Amino acid sequence: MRMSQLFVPTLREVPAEAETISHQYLLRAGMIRRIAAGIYTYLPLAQRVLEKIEEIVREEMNKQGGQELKMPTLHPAELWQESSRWDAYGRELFRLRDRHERDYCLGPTHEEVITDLVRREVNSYRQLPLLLYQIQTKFRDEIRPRFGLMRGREFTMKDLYSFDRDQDGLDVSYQKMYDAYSAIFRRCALKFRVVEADTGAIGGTDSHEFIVVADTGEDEIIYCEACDYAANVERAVAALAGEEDTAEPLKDLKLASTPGMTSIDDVVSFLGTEPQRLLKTLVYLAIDGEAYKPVVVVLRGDREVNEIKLQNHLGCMHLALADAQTVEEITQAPVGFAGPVGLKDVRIIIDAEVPTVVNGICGANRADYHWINVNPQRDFPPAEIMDLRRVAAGDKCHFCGNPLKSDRGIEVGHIFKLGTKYSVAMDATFLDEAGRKKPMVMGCYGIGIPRTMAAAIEQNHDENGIIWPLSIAPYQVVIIPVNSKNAEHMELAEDLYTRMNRVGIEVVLDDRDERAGVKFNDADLIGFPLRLTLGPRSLKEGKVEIKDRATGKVTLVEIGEAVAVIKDRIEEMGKGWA
RNA sequence: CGGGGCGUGGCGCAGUUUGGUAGCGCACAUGGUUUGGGACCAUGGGGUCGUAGGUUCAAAUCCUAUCGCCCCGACCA
Repeated sequence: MRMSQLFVPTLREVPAEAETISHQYLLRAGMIRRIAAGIYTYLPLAQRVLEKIEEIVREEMNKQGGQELKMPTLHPAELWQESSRWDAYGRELFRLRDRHERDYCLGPTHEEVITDLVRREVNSYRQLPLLLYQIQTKFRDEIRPRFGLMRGREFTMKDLYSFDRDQDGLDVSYQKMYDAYSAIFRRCALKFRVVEADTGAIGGTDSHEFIVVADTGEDEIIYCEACDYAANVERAVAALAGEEDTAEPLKDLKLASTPGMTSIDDVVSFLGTEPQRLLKTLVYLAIDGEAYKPVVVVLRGDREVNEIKLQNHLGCMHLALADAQTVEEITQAPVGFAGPVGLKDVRIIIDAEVPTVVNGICGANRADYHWINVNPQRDFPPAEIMDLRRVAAGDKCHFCGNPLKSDRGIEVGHIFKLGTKYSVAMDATFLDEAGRKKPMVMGCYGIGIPRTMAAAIEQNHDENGIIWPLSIAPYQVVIIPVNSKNAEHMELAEDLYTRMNRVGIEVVLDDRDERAGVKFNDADLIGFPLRLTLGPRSLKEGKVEIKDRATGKVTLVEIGEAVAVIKDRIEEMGKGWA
């Protein structure tokens, strides 16, 4: 491809709309343009990168026995009503109506459609397992589209759905996808971690997320370097602390005056104690549509509530901290003085760590007073106990006791064991050897393609631009003749360009009549892995320069050997990933 | 939806406080000089100041409404 013909409108300045690196560089390198919030046009360079990622995905899916198909984007409402997700999916679902007033939605995911297909066409255990996938545009009316391609409302996703006869079969399919995903992200040269994850709205039992490590990521992951434990913070568990304190004798419950001390910090400094002695007491509202119920939650003063865990436990659709008025109704005291001692007629859930607190402190449900020497078993009834806390770096690993670490990252892939949720709801069954009718056991496995591209940029860039890993670079090489007015140099460049094309190297010839600086800067911004420079300096000696974008290393080679050297370099760079 | 910010040539911004008839840099076009890390000179084209209504002799500027975009929180690949 000739740079003079390539449609890459690069930008010198950073567009005001972009905050994150990937967003800025995608815009500046002329790869994407926004048409509305979370909706983008992919220009030729981006299209090439996406195709490369898709091809890697396709190869790995096929290798595991996946078969590609294509499904409709427009889904009839009935299908979604059948799985009861027409209501459950909420406002994220793009809904529309046809001229006959029939309801449809734009598919945000395709469990319903694929399950409908498979239930019609598959009847026997002999036809299982079945692994079907699609690489298609999906639509989600995100609450807040963000960070360019990271969270769009229209985006390409690879989704594979597995159908098995039983749980063991599902385990096999799941492992295949786990392996395939690891291979895919390795081939894309991304640094990633696989973590246990919450299943969210999709439902199901086990699930793992593939997280590309990046400071700008929306997800926080917790992991242990001593053992293999790794989980999204939404789900992460840690060992209980506080057991070493238990030697202390129980003291008598006492009321203490704490005027105006409404926060943990206030109480800690006022009473000269430590936050882990406090019993933080919060009132939540479990919301289901119009209905809502208050729930009191207790945990140690130095801990935070993991609302996802709480919500999963309660089984409600939404969760919110109660307003001041509700808090007063329940505790008979202003906000800041709540405690579990003496609370009645309300559901109380305590974190698993709370029972380890000895002679603790909590609000007295009375303005300006706290209880001291509170002992959970003695002073308030044994409520529901569950793991409620949000794990943080430094907490001890539940499995091996080592301190946990945390990282931020971007969720590029997510695999789920769905079980029979959809097959039961939609009656997708088969007959086993004994002629018994059974629901299929399903799994689903997604990869966000544009997000993977964006994540690759977050992880591979410098102050000059993108540094594409070879495997997903839009082109492998750019040839830059320093002086486009020099006919001899241009001829040489043309010759190298032709020969590279002939041996299958993906190459761009920067034949524009621009100054060298402009070409170099565009080359760095776009991020071609290799740059071949033709200029008087080296040509005097019959040589050309080959510069590696990632390392900045420059090597001089004889003109006649340039193509062979580039070819070798590409092969070398490709090794280790394939 | 709650909180914060922003809409002025293609891009980045100034002008808004204190109304007076739109400006700078980059980009673009033409000519010339340049040519190894975003050149220089000259000339030129391009803006209903997000939209609608109002106040006023006069509105980018003041008032009202509305739309869009970005950032922080609840959702997810």
